[in-house]
Order: sequence, then structure tokens, then C-alpha cells
Amino acid sequence: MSLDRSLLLPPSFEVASVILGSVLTVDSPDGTVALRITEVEAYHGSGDPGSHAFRGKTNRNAVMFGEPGHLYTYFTYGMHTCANVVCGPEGQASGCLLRAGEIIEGLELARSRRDTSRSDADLARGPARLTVAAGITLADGGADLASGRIRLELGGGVPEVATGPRTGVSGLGGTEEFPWRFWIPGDPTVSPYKAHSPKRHS
DNA sequence: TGGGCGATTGTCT
DNA sequence: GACAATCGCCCAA
Repeated sequence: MSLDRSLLLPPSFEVASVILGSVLTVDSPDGTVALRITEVEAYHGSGDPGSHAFRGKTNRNAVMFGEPGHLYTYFTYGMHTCANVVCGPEGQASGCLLRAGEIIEGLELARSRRDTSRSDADLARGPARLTVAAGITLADGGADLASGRIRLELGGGVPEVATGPRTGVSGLGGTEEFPWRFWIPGDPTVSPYKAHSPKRHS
């Protein structure tokens, strides 16, 4: 296998550094889309208040507790799918949310999957947009990224990594106490920072 | 068994 | 800048 699972180990910063610049390839009946990961967000096990694994293992997040190098997908807001790379070791439930990427293969196919025609940089700018453009669905949860229709090639290598507070995470998990959002500075495909908007108090 | 809320996005003002 | 769309998951009772 080409996927070296030993690279997917904590601490989060190093894992994110490895994933940034890596290439995710997705095969579909209608073609192949490959994208270079430009932005991720780390979730670090059951001790992380922003993680789905915070409250322990459930049916939904079971994949995160498994072997690293697998795909964890989840459905949110009644309409969006997001994808994570499970990071080890087994039982710890750490993962990296794929927040943005640059399409490097299958640009036409990626465009056709998104209704509104936006700029190329917008195609996979945002976690839910990325899954649509790449052709990843909920059914892909648990898939092994070493082989199969979805593959991750680590070690793209990036000259510089920027870090900051996570986006959209409610509660304690979104504070500066957990600066676990990582991106390639200056890259046009990185999503704009938007802090979690608290519920209206009326 | 019921109700609140979410690792978001697109559209409207 | 503000808010609606929309449904599965999780906690509390």
C-alpha cells in the first residue's frame, strides 16, 4: 500500500502538516477528480470539546475510533456532508476535517457537480463544497484511503503552515485554546475565516 | 419518545 | 451582514 499510516499520528499539528499539500483522488463512474488539500481542521480525541467524539463512541462516529487512514463522513444541517481523515492511534478518535482543496484533475467534472458556476477557487473552498466537488458521499464513510475509489497520497510538502482558531465550532472548542485549524498561507482556495455565530438570545 | 441543535452554504437585503 | 433551509444525532425525561 502507498499510504503510510504511521504518518497519521498525533500531535495534531504534525498530522495536519503532513496532510496539507497531500493529494486526494476520487474515482467515479463519470470520471476522476483529484485535489490538493489546502486547509484542514484537527479534532483530537474524546478530550476535545469540539469533536464529535467528545461524548464517547457512538454509532455515528465509530469510524473515528478505528484504524487511521480511513474516511469519516457525517451529515449536518440537514443537507451537507463533510469528510475527515481518521488519525491514530486506534481507539483515540482523532481526525482531520478536510476544509478546502485545489482541484488539480477533473476540473470540468467538479464544475458540473456544483450548480452555481463559481470561480475555480470556489469549487472546493469549504468542507461541504469539497465533498460535492470531489464526489464524496455519506456512503463513503469508513472507506480505506490506501486503496479503493478514494485514495490519499501523503507528503505533498508545503513550505509554510499557518494556524488559528477553528471555524464554526461552537462552545469551548472554537476558542483560541484549540488553534487547530491549519492552512497554506496565501492560497486562494482557503476558506475565509468565520467565527461561530452564537444562537440568538431572545 | 420528544425536542433542540449542528465541524454549512446560498440567497436576500 | 443576516437568516432560512432541513434532517439525523444525541441528551433528557
